Amino acid sequence: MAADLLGCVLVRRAGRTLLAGRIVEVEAYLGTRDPASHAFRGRTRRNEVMFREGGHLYVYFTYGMHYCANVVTEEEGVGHAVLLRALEPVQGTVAMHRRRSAFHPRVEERHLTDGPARLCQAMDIGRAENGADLCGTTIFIAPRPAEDPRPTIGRTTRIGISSGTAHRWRFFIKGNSWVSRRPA
DNA sequence: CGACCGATTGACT
DNA sequence: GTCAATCGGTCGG
Repeated sequence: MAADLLGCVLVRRAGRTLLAGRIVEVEAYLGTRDPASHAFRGRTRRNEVMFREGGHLYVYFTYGMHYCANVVTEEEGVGHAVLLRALEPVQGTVAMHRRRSAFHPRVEERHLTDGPARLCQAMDIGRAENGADLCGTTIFIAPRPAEDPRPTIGRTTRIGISSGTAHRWRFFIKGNSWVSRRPA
């Protein structure tokens, strides 16, 4: 399930720099039975990756300027994915800050990776990463480090959607300061 | 083809 | 708290 990703570490190899962040906030989007999901109306060119076998990265472009990244989770043809909403920087924070600064002046440290589009900027995830194989070596997800405590998980409705608002499919690590914000 | 709008963000009152 | 930015996807005519 989506909450199982909490505490895992997203690793990104960009050239010589290694970027990594602990996943602290996610949302589940459940395909054709979820009106908030891009997959609700079936498979199209845009959402095609969502319907692939689990283990692929679905990256979409929105609001004319932002990218957001999802982990595809089910078997071929299903269309479920988990949106990565916030990371806690673990490795490569200087490079993350540099990438964020290239887009906006005066990036505060606390806003490095605390949002779905912000983390894509920081982790250098864009159109080229749509469909990436997470079993590869350039972007992948490592299990929760053994020395990390099992996270205490909070749960709310999802953020920024106008349908499917009743479902509490947003999950986050309670007390973690990198969680993006509270739902409306 | 035109209109509408979005799984967001940063700037500003 | 409010609001504009900015453009591809989707849908109606």
